[in-house]
Amino acid sequence: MRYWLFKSEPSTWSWDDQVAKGETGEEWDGVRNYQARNFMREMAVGDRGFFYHSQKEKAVVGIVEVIAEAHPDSTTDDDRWECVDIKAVRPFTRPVTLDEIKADPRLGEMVLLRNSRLSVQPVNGREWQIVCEMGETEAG
DNA sequence: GCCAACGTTGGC
DNA sequence: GCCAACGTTGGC
Repeated sequence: MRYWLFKSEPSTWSWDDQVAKGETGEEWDGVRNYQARNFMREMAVGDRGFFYHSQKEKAVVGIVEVIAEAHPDSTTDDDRWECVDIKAVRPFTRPVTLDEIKADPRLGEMVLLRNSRLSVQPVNGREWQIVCEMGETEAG
């Protein structure tokens, strides 16, 4: 199983919106960036991801699960763009802020810090574990 | 609200 | 195929 991070501006699509979709989940549409799309093509059903609120909040707020592999993005006719479907698994007990991530030297290589504009990105197993601990959330 | 970083587009 | 111009994102 691999780990990922999905970035969203809460005013557009928030954790609460994601939770409201329940087990049905929702497609992660609107991505118009090749790197982000390529990562979604690599995803498998059952992979887990962090849900990150960008802009004002700047914090990881919960865990999601990939429930459908990459398929055409229904919001465009342009067949270059694909997306996966994800569902909310559980919220963090405590959101983990960007500042906290920056402050932890063990997380210095996170793509979140290295490439701040990338909206879909991989997270390695160690980073996953550490951030889950910081959020006081079981990593499973 | 500004600006740096980055990705994309289009002219050559 | 290069590169300048432009648009967008996201942190500050």
